[in-house]
Amino acid sequence: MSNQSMNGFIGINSKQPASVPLAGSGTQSAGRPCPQNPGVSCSNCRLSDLCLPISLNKTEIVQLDEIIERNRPLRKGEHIYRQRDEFRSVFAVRSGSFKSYLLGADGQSRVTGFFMPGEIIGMDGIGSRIHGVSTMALEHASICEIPFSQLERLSHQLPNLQSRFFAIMSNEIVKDQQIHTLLSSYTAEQRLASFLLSLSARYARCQLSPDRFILHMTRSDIGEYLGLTLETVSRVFSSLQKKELLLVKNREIEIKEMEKLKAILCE
Amino acid sequence: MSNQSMNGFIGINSKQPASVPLAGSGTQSAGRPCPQNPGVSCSNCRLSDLCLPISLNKTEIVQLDEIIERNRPLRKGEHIYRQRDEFRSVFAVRSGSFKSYLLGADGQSRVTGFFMPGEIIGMDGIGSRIHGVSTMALEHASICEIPFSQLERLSHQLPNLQSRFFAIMSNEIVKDQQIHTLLSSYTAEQRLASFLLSLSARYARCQLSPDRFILHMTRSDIGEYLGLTLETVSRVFSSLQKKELLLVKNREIEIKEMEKLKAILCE
DNA sequence: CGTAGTGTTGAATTGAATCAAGTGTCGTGG
DNA sequence: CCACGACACTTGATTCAATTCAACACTACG
Repeated sequence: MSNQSMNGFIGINSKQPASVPLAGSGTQSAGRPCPQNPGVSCSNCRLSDLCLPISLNKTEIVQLDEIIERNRPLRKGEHIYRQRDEFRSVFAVRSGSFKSYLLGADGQSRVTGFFMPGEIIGMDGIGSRIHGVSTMALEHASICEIPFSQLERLSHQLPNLQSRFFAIMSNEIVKDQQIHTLLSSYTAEQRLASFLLSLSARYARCQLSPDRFILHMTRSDIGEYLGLTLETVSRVFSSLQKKELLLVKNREIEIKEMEKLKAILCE
Repeated sequence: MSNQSMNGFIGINSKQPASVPLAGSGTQSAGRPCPQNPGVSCSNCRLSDLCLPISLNKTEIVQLDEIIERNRPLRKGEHIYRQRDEFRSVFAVRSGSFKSYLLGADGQSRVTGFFMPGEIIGMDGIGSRIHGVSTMALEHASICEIPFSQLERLSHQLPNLQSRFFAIMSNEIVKDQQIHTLLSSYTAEQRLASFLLSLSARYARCQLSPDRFILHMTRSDIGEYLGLTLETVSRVFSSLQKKELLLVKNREIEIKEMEKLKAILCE
């Protein structure tokens, strides 16, 4: 029930080691360059069919390419931007993963989202021109920076890009509404199940295994995101493991019973 | 901490009885037509400075006007659209109020949002082309329908409109993230306080009293929105009344101690 | 090797849900 | 106009899921 628009389980699992640099990014036939590599362009990025460029034609993608800045990679713990920074750009995740979070009145942190390759970060700042949250790399990661004023200008020239960006923002709204219903009516176990299924589907989207993956966030991050304490997160993992739906070894997760996990959401 | 971008408490407090639209509002010589009236156009709509037209110039507003369909008013309980309907348009609230909700796997309904005059409904359908929720009038109400394909076409011609719509969608994302943090870390009392303060600010935006208003939704609607049961909602209202922060008479609310109500959010 | 950060598990506590009984309010039709 | 029924709301008693508090284990890293 949780991800109507994100469950495109791709069968292909191209098992490409996540770091094969292909310097002279010319030949398509030789395989696409690793997204870690700053020399990549949208035209030959492995993620181009999940990311902004969907539904753009080749010449449009070239134009998009020109406004995109491929920043240096970030180390674990580094920030893309911080709460209250001026908003200038949105960012596409090229590799690695991120969390967005904010500090409440009491100084407690609250996680508002996790981001994986092909996903767009920072759209909450567009209206207010201020970032409402901080966004931090959960592991070694790289991003494409898209200066928003230029994106607006280009969207104005390319109706397809305008459409695409409207759709991306709309999907973000849908995702947030799903979290809303999750938080307002699901039990701890249902929240965790839904969270894992969402990660699973997103890993599948990036051609990674949907049933074996690493959690790059802490139990506490997950708890703050799902409105639970870290102890509860840990307990539910243990319980799902005891029920043999899951195999949990530290941050490694293996989903053993995908269907049963989905069934939890309907209880 | 819940509404950083929505707490624009406008000083003006036109002490009108709760929820009565100001018929011939203010200084505009003869007064602007009542928004109930389908003959209204954006150029002379009382809400034009809250709604889509913000930051558009006069000729742009005229163009916007041409694509907007002013539908017949809706009676309490009538739907604008239902879950799974094809998405064609977004809607601006002209008068009255609405709730959006969806039915979960178990048949239980979950409220995802309330909408007041000047607010935009239906943006969750843009990406998927399907409405993910149903939207129903909570009282006699009227809306402007904005066919989305035409809005996209016009946005392409008017950079200001494109910008404006990006900003509106971004604000929706911010609002949803605020709900996320509210649901994941606030107590029942904090949720209700935040909810009332949000309504209050939004009434102020429409020139209605920020401290005396009618709740057009049921206790159950509020509970479904805030992730509480209707009994808890009722109890918290009673308790806030006993503490003399609030006066509650059925659906009428009077906020007696705005500052103390805000203070609850920082506890 | 030691230390800080991260994770697990148990026991006690608690805020909100559930169950239950009753009152109040509104709209309808007699 | 009043009586009726349906729905909305309030309040109390009890239960329960998740939190809190606490102790300890694991891992990773200088």
